Amino acid sequence: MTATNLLEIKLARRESIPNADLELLRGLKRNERVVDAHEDLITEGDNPSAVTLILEGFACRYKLLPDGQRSIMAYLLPGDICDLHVALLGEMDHSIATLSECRVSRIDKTTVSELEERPHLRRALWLSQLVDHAISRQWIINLARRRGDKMIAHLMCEILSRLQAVGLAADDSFAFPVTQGELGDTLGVSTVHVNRMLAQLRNKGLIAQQGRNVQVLNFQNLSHYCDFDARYLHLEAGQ
Amino acid sequence: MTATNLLEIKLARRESIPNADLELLRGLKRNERVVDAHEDLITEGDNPSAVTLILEGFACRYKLLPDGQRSIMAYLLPGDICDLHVALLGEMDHSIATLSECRVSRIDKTTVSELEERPHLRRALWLSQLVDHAISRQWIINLARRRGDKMIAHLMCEILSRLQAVGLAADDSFAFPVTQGELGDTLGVSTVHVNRMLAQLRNKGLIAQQGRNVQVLNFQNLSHYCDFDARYLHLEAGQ
DNA sequence: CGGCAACTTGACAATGCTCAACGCGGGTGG
DNA sequence: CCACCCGCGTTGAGCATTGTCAAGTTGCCG
Repeated sequence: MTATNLLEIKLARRESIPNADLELLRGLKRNERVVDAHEDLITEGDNPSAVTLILEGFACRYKLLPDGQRSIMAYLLPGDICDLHVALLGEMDHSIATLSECRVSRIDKTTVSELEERPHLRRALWLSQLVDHAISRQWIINLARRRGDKMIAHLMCEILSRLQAVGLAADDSFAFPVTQGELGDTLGVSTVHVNRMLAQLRNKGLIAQQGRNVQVLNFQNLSHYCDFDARYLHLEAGQ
Repeated sequence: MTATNLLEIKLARRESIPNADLELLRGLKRNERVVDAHEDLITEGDNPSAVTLILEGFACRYKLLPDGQRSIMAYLLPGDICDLHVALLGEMDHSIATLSECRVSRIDKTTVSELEERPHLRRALWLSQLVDHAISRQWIINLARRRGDKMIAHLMCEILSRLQAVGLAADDSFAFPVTQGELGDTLGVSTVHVNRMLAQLRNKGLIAQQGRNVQVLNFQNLSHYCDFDARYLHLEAGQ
């Protein structure tokens, strides 16, 4: 699977996009680079002049609090775009960093503008922004209303579904390069507690882990366990 | 202050909008109505054909979980627009309900399209969507990383700031028609705990309450107490 | 082989939940 | 006009979940 195909898959999932537009996507003059794990792609306060597309690896939006805590507010997976329209807002109110080594592509503003002149692409890009917001809302629910291993189970279901949508988790198992500490910063719990929650999910036979690989043993069971309902990801073709 | 002025204030806050566009806003054929407290404006699963503008009162985005819990994911305050582009996503993945009696205005799709043909308005509407997303991210941080009365304090700071931005909280005090139970559904804690957290804030001299009115006694102190930094609301004129 | 980061486990403390009771005030029906 | 009711707010006591601290263990990599 080539790099731009990821974006293609994502954008073309819900409605057909004219071939001419797809050609434009494929022909994106890509400014690819590989970034080490735990490097900032954009730092809070920056006024970014370009958009970053994740091609490989995991990244996250995060913010450091004055007391030294870190809060991770979103995961960026392959095919995801950072801050398509952040230029409208002026400076970044949070940072984006890699969690694993990542291959990313820089798309400058003028290219973005070209993409947005195409009505279908504009709709598709909008849509992916709306889905990102829907994901944030689900994280709010997850943090507010699920506890213990159900919270972590829901996150796993989401990541699996999102990776499957770009063809990166064919058999319900996937590379998950996130440490327990980082999971704690995501779910607002301590590393120790993440460790115990994961152990519970393993003991219940819902997931298995081999190194940095997660396998969902029975997606049906896991979804039911944590009330995961993939509709918020809007992966199906729309109305 | 007239109704559409609210929207005007919001949209024109960060960049100037041509008079012709403002006229268009003022001339919106408004379909106003008053809705009782605790009524759905849009229900999960609906495929809305119009956009709702809140003119007066508090509303919220919420979702009911299978176990009967309710999770409130966002507050909609006067001047806020519900789901400008939800049509792109097909059916609603959550509901919107009034918290208090509300005056709302229905803007149908064709009118929205007209507004969006104006570049400045389109930018301004986008921007308000981006700010909504920034607010969701802050709620994630609040839920994940702040505990006890700091969590509730941060929410109060946000609401005060947002109300001030539309001229509804001139003296650091504001009508707050949200019950302790609803606050619990927002912050993911029990009613009893909300009660105790509010009592702590009162005892610390940070807020005062008279009936359904909240007064922030010293905004500086309160912000500092809960690490509130209003920049994420992007109320200042941009870059 | 040594070092470091991540993971694991146990014991105890803190935070928040549940259950239960009571106060208060506005609205309604007798 | 009064009595009642019901929703909301308040408070106390005991319990459950999660945090903190501390001590290993594992596994990779130089």
